[in-house]
Amino acid sequence: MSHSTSSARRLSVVKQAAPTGDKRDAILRAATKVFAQNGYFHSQVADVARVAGVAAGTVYLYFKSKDDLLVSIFERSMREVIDDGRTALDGVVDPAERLRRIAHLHLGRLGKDKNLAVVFQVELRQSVKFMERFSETFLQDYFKLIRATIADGQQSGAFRKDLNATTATKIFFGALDEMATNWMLSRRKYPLTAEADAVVDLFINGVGRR
Amino acid sequence: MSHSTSSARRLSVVKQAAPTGDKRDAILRAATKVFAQNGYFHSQVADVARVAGVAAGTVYLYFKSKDDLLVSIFERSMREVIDDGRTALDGVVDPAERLRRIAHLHLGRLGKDKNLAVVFQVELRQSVKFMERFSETFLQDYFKLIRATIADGQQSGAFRKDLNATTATKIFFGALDEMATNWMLSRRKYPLTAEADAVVDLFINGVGRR
DNA sequence: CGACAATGAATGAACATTCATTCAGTCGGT
DNA sequence: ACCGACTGAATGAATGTTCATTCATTGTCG
Repeated sequence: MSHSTSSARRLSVVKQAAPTGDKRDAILRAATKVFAQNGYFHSQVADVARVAGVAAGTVYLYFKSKDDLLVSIFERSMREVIDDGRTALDGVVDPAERLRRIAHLHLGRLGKDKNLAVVFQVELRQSVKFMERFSETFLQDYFKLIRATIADGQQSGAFRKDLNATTATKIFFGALDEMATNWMLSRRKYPLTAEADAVVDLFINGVGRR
Repeated sequence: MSHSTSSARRLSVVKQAAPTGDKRDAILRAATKVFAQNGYFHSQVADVARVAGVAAGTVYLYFKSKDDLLVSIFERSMREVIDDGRTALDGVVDPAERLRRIAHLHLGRLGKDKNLAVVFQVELRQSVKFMERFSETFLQDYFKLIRATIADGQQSGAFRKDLNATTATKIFFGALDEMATNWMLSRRKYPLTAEADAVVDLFINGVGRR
């Protein structure tokens, strides 16, 4: 099988529309899909290349190694999330409303692309080493953001003062994380963001009768 | 190095005290340690064997494959957990107290052995395939247990009726899971069970001021 | 014609698994 | 009490496979 130019020779023009960045993107999208489907370790670079419509060697023109693919998927998404987050939270001061927006952002992003969700909820947690790195960079900041919001709420009197803000942060994050994992593993096709308000409600009000 | 009989010939008697099960156990313990340290995919069967003090081939007398080691670690722990759980919850009817016991069991088990915690929080989540299997067997039952407890609380009037028990279950589990993951990644040496009461308190009462 | 992107066959390292061999212990016969 | 045959647990060197990565070659622009 001579892949790209099977029938019409000149169709190659279409594939070359944008010289770089375009192909890099295609490879990254393909990697997300392949990793999500087979798991990182069971995926072959050749598979990623095939899905992206390029040769195996081409992957190495854009990425240093197979590992670099995983890291790049992560970094690209994070950059986008941080930008979106800045916008969505800008000017919102009420702590409860901030938490609500964070929950919607978190679940909205992952709920938009199941492959991405799989990579984030499963593949990026391959090893303690990777997780530590993952924690130290992004998670650190994310936790700080949530923690500051909670501490704010305690300050303003909206939230109880008799609990540890760090513990509360872990619980809030853990709840969102589990929602995402459960959704990704679920066969049913419900919108992930639909859970966001419930998480915030329960986090603020608890299950106990008022 | 002629291992077993290095200096005194007749000491071999000691090593043979328990003929089987003993060695199987040693291999399983070694596997837990090695997998926790290097990650499943970066671990070699030969490493596991070396740590267990046996030859590489011996591993295959007790386990079908490398995969089987991982599955066996999981199954052995689950069997123990289920037994402990039955005892700890027997006769406890108050829903809040049941949740408290579940939280203590969950965090107690993982907090007792960091290597085991790493395997459970990281290595067992290698691939969606494994996670699905993991979910379908153990997690299913565990979720049911929590869910029934929450539904009970709603029935009895202790808990709010206006929220989805399944969602609440995911949040409760997610919170415990995150506590475990955070502890396992943390450099600091605090006792994991110390967080159990805080999780239950926040789950029941929320962060909002009463 | 360069220059540079892209290719994909070839390379070689890593590692799970196998299996021929070793050897300690057991047992029946003397 | 000794001996030789037998057993099967344990070994670890050898095997075969599976890829990540490289690089000599090809194709395509300006």
